[in-house]
Amino acid sequence: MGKAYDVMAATCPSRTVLHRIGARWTVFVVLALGDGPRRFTQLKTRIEGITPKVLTETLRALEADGLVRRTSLPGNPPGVEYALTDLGRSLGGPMRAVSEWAESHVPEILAARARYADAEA
Amino acid sequence: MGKAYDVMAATCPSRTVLHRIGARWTVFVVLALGDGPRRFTQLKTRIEGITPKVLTETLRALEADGLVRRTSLPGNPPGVEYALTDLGRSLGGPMRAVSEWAESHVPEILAARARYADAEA
DNA sequence: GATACCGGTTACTTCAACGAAACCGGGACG
DNA sequence: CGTCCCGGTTTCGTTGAAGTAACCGGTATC
Repeated sequence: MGKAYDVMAATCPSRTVLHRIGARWTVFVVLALGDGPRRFTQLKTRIEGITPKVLTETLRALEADGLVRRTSLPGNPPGVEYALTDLGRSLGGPMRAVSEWAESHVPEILAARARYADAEA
Repeated sequence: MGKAYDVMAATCPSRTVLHRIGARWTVFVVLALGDGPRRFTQLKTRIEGITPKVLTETLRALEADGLVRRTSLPGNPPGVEYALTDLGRSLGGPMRAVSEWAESHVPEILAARARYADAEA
């Protein structure tokens, strides 16, 4: 039997999953939570350039998809902790692979872009 | 020494790379070219739901980044062939990993979404 | 009492991406 | 000659994701 889901199929639910994964800030949040639970402010600091609004939205979306668990800490001072679920942790591998690919191929890509810009001028 | 590029840094060029990788249709094109060169129409057929305009844009962007090579076939009938470059092929692994993750965790995620929708109602 | 930190929320705006539809030249086919 | 396929381009409109900025209650600190 073939696989149950196929991203090439127009109406396959895996497309919605891929869409969530590909959202602008998802990768950063998943990576930032890779070493363990973090507070909202820690995430905001670590992920440079993210605004609180977008961070909230991203965390909510990941929580809705079961990738992140949000826990209120009733201690003093009260706080909120975000952690990856097992499901979220299982996405960490592929995400790390993609971000490491990005980090390690920057020079080639910048060079290609420069070449392309030249060629069309 | 630390790594040269860090996706967590606001101004790091790796962010632009990640942005390109995360673009809606990039993953589909890279995967569709994974088995070898393809014609424009073949890609359009294989990637269900993509419009010619968006396919053109995506291919141009990937070409600019040096991930895809565009070759005019002067034969008869004339045609155009798209193929991954070595760089593009090296991205295939991570991309396949992500898409396979998506395909294989659809049920869990749909269940989580349903649970979340219930919980907030 | 004033100030600051935490973990957000709200309202408004902007902008790039995406999509729909029509159209195009060149060649092949009948 | 009329029609079809290939590989796009062009125009227009939409939308939703993202950004800006201000604000909020509660707690603790000075």
